[in-house]
Amino acid sequence: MAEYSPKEIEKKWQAKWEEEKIFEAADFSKKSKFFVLDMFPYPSGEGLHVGHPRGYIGTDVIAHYMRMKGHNVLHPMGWDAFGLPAENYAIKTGVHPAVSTEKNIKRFKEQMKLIGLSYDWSREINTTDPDYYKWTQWIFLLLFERGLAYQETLPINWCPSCKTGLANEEVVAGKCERCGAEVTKKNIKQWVLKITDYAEALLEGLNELDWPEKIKEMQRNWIGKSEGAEIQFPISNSQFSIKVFTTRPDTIFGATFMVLAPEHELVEKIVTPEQSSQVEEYREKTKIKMDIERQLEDKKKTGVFTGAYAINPANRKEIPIYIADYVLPSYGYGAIMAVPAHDERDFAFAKKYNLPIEEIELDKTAKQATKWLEKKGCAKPAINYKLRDWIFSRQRYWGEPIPLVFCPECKKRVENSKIPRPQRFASELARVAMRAGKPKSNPKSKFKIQNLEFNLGEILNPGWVALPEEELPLTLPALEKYEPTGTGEPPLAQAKDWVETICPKCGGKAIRETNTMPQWAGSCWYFLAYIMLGEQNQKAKIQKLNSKFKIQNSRLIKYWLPVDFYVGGAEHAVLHLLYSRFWTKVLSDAKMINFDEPFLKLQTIGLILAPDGQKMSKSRGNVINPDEIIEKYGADTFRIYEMFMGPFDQPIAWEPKGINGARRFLQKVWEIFEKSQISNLKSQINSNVKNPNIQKEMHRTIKKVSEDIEQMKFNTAVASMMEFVNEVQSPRSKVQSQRLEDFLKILAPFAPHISEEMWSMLGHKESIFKEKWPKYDPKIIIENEVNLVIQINGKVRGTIIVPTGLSEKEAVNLALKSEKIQKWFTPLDSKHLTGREDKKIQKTIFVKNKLINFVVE
RNA sequence: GCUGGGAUGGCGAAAUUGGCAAACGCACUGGGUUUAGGACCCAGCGGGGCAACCCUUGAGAGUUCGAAUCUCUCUCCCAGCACCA
Repeated sequence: MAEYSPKEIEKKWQAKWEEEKIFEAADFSKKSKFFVLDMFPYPSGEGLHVGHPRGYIGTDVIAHYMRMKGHNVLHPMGWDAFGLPAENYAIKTGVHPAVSTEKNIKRFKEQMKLIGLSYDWSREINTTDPDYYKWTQWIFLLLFERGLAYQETLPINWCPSCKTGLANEEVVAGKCERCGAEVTKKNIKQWVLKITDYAEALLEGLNELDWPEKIKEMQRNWIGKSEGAEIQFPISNSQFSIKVFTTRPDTIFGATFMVLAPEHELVEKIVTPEQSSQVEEYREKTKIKMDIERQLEDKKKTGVFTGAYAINPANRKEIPIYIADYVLPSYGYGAIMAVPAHDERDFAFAKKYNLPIEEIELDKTAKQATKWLEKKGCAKPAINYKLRDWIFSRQRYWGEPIPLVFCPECKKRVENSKIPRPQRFASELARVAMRAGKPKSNPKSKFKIQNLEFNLGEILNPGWVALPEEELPLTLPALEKYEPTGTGEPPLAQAKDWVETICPKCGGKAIRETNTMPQWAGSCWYFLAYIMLGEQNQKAKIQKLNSKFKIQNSRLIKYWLPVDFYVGGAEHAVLHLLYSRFWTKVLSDAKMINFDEPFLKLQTIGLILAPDGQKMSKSRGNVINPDEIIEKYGADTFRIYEMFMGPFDQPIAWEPKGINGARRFLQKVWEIFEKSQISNLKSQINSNVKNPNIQKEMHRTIKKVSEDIEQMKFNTAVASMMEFVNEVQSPRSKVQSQRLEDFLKILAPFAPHISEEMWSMLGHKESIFKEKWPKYDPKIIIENEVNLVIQINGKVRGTIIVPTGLSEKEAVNLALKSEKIQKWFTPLDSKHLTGREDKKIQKTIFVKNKLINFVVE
């Protein structure tokens, strides 16, 4: 008997699959398509640990299953390779990020291949490849020309350690998502994408998606829609009035004072001379305070009176106007009507500053109150979103260059022209104001000034000129030093030759934008890139990407997209998943694609923790490397164990000894198979080895495994295969190899190598993955006998084996005859006497094929 | 504080969705095999009890012939958000 030695057979089959390209997807096919996608990784220098492949193995099982079910499956992999670690490494060592990235990718790919994942490597993508980021830049320009990108000086989240700005989504509990440093504020000119225009579309789109409720809810919270009213409060003895947003206009009679954010633009206009020094001091203090501090101060309320009063439009009462940092400039209008009787924070503030608390409310719902106020001419219904626009600039080197130049001459042209700039870009406060959340579906795209054509982005951002498509990709220049300056000036500013250029529009002197795009840019559209890479050789691939992408609603896009099944970590709930939905909607509005949601079904993965229950990390020294596990146990064992450990979407600690069970299982499979080879020979002499039990068990297992795979319940799928093997292995079973063929097919997605090996040992020439997924016969599964449970007053008192489909009458007869049951009605000995004599059956409950319950008194 | 998800043997977990709680696996115990260790095989493995039986799904109540599953109250844990007007 041959030993089971995974190392040899795994190497052999991996080579064969690659050589025969059996996992490459065909563009177009009569088969129905199925696009199953993993969130592509950032190829870090640390390589994969045993946690990463959990998702990849899960999608691999799905991919194999769907192929065998007769679908044309697209299952690609690529690299999200822009990002800080490569750049930080470059700063330390001088090695160009492209060089270290390439090395890391090679390592990742090797590790993935060791696991035997069935990716279509002919479609591999890499976001840092200029032929890839050409299109990231191209899409950025599409957003720009549609008026969805604008530049503004903003107090942005600034990570002093990474020396770069961060998006709101990248700030976690006041700390940098990447390095954990405290985030501060810095005023920097930034490119910002108007994701807020899509707030409503992003919110509504969630309803149709088959995503975990948790992720949808996180996105809903992030978008943060609230409905209410905007109300004008005139300021006494002044031309100004304060606009507030409230969800409770019905509480307006209880509004006894007003609070403005210290940053509010009206503050300097209304403050009285007596109060101005105090107010100024408070505003200065607030400026230095960061958001985090505001939060950490245990929500203690501070504020200063402005000296001014507003008039409550509901009752014409004069109420004082305060500034306080508990009112945020970035939400609503940065101003509130304070209703201390109703709102905790207002209450705390009122207590502290001795302001009146009045419990008077309108006897109306919020909606009715809005109407009532609307009639008085001081309010209108309003919707507000928490969602902020997406700060898109990074002051770093290793990212996509932003394909814009700044031309002073063109700036004059735009500013001197009479084309009006839309008001909404006038100020920050206006920027965050309420809006319907709906973009113009077809923004006017061309404006002529002095015979030069300007697009909407160029009008909105005077002086900024888009690179023409022919000049893409705008590649990153070589640098000697990657260190950020720390002043906010990006490293690219040092590349003088690169920065100084000519304006593609007017030919005048111009300078390039030196900020780069954030890490999320490349992943916003990568699912499209896999489709564009449909051809078989590398050069043709890139050409195809270059030539076909613009084709509106190309056949390829229509065939493959959207993604049918997407698997990845929940940590991307409001970053990648929101951003790529946004870009997809823009591409859809621009008629580049014919769908507006990229991922129809989403499944999240539970983290695999180190045996100590901690997150695996190099610094903790608790990393378990898949290479070592595979070296010791084989890839199939590794795959089985990863799927068997526990529910797919729940976190779980790696249990070093647990993997033994998976190995034993495959060992048994191996041995049973070899035995069956022998018994198969015997069967030619004695054909009387058919075993109906095994057949039934087989069909039942096929059913269970099929259903479980479809529900991502891999742990119970493996468990049921283990049960089958235990059954087959037990001495009372004799097995024909015929029956085992189906078993190999259902095992194959989980343990592809051993399955292929045994399949070929059975004499098959073709790969097992060319086989059809076995069907189970429901008739075979039906039992002709069932174990009928007999209960008395709901307690199990015995079971009887009865023919399937037994009627109630017969069942009752049989049950009452059973000795075990009878003793509960008739006293047998003194010990049983107590309370048991003269039992009368009050009621009988009968569930066909399941149980019979006698209710006795 | 708000939102979402949880709590079942020593551990990871199952439970056809209201019908035999603990499948499958890990660990453990006893035995076999072995020079020894490992590997492997057999048996056992929620608690109590010699047994008949009794008890057991975070706590308590309820609905029901019957509850891990449904309802209510509470406790604790995990995740996300958080001065969002």
